[in-house]
Amino acid sequence: MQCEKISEGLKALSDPMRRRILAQLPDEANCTRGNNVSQLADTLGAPQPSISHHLKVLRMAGLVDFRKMCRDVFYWRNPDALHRLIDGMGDSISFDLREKSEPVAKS
Amino acid sequence: MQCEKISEGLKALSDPMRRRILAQLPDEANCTRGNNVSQLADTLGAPQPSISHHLKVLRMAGLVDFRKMCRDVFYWRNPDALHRLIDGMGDSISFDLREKSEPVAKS
DNA sequence: AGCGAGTATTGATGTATTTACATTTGTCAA
DNA sequence: TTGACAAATGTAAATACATCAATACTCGCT
Repeated sequence: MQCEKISEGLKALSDPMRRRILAQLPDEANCTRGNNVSQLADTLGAPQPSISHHLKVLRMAGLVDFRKMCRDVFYWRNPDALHRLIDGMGDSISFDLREKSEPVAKS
Repeated sequence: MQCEKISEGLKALSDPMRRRILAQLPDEANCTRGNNVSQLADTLGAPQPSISHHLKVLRMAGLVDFRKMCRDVFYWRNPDALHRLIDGMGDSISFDLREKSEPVAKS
């Protein structure tokens, strides 16, 4: 994974509102009523253009996918992209971020 | 882990130069000649004040530790903090970032 | 065509961040 | 004490970002 894409992804994730958005999104397409952008804005208590903007950032970073249905647009997370981002970041700093940290063993 | 600390850590990691710095640092204190800040700046081809600044950002984010010895200052990574950051981020978006993504199974 | 709901984009504003350079502080050696 | 080295800090210019308000776009309906 190229350096610039990693930076883009991490920067996208560094914003609290964008993480709140991701927390609300499903891991797969779920184009049911109440999952569209306006509902998301309402749930998060933020203006719709703001949410739309953040979604664009997440989209450009490849962390979410979306589908337009009739008038609504539905977003969901891209789990593979999230995993690849973590792997790419680990690689870029030569560090295994997936490795579970052992609780300190008292000998 | 609190939201703000996660944002700070991710923002710190989102800079390519800071990741290059982290890639050069050991996981434990290694206060031997050639590991000080000036050497780091030389290795990375960047001015010393710039590296010093980036180290400060990493330090404030808790991602590196350091020790001053004589004239030199030696830095190393904080593996626990890196792991906690990933866990905290996963929690904040309700997603298990540690889970290995399965290769697509052809049935 | 005209309207309204749902999204996206634009422009303006204020705030952060990056980078480079100059300066300062602290430490050692002669 | 003087000089040289190591690191951090301060500053200024350029760039990037979040936020908000207003506007434009798209689609389905009548």
